[in-house]
Amino acid sequence: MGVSRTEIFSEQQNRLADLAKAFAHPARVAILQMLMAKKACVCGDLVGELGLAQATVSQHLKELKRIGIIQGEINPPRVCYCINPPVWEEAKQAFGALLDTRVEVSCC
Amino acid sequence: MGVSRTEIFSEQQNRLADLAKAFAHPARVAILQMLMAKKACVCGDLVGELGLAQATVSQHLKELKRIGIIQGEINPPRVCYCINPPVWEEAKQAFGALLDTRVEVSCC
DNA sequence: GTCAATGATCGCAATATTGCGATATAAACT
DNA sequence: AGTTTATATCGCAATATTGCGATCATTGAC
Repeated sequence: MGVSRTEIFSEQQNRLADLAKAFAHPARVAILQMLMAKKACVCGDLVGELGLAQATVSQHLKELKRIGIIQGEINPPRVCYCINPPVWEEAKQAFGALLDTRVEVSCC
Repeated sequence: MGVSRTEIFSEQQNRLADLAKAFAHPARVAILQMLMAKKACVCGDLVGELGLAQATVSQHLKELKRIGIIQGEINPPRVCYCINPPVWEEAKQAFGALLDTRVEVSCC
């Protein structure tokens, strides 16, 4: 009945799916790209760059924090967000392991 | 009001988000892993391996086909699904380009 | 033609996501 | 204490996703 059946999948599969969610919305891709490029790291600046309301950006940041791929450093009255290197590395490994597998042409 | 604002993001960002959606559900991760491992490629076999109903699996396959990362070859009365190498490569490039960017430790 | 097998699609219910205005919170400053 | 600034959270509405039973469509076998 519409409930996500996470229990029937492996920890690894669920984690990879969660990491993928960090990239599965263009706003979050844009946020991560900005953080990587150090174009902006303060919430307010991100709001300015993206065309979205502050509440919306804050929610995307919250989701990225939940996944663990970014961390927020409180620097009153601002919060400076940045990539969390260990989780970024985890994502690189996880996607790399799957994507670098050789794809064979023939099927069946 | 809840509509995804794809128009304010770049083509590239929207495409990467779409590619990420292929991996953003554990069932789709499992399907892609099975296709890669050639453990199963026929819809019915996938249904057997996953613990999900046939209709549900068919829908995930449809979504993966929409993204383009898999293709279905009709082999009556079965359909054999397999990875679509060009799009797989596209995903590898897209994720690689973003994830391989050097993460600097300091922030602000 | 009918039948069985396989997969796609429909229709529905439950839940999740996206977005935003309004409000709450927290800290620095007066 | 009151004000300002920056961010988080609440509450709501709209839409998307997930899941499944039932049904439809296609093909091969009879």
